[in-house]
Amino acid sequence: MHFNELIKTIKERREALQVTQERLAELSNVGLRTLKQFESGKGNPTLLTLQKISDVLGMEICLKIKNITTNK
Amino acid sequence: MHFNELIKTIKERREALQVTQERLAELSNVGLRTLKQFESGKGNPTLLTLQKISDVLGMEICLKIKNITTNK
DNA sequence: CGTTAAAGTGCATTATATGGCATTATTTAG
DNA sequence: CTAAATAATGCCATATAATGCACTTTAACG
Repeated sequence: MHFNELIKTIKERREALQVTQERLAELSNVGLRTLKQFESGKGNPTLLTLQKISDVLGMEICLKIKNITTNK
Repeated sequence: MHFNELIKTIKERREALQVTQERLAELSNVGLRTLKQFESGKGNPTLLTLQKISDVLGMEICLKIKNITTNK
């Protein structure tokens, strides 16, 4: 997943759960400013920050082998 | 995946590919010091840094829904 | 043992993420 | 359109990630 996809995933998930940025910031203990920056694609969050956010949204970060034989 | 698992995954992958930290640092354009710090569990890398490293190792970062019904 | 390669660490500097606050823009209701 | 809620931004101080360099540690090998 590229940067933008990650952002999109987080944002969509947040909206699906009907949580505002403000609320998510509180729940995850991430500054509102930081969260906003991230969601608007202007940040380069720390792994810890991303994890805190993902966590609250019921998601987790993982690493997977890229599919080399990218058939399209 | 927790922090330590991520680190472990990266490290194992690197070793499986028989690449030294030094070489990986060059290939990924991440400072050697940064890579070392990360692998020895002392850092809190930036998403970009993690991505650069993962990329060279043929891996990608992804977000997935946590399994709530964690049957054990 | 000494040698060598790879990994880990201390220190200092620079770049940048974090986060608060105020302000502006955008979206959503009424 | 107006008002209220939510999101985006600029400014700015502080914390810390990124990085280089030198040095130490560890592991493998003769």
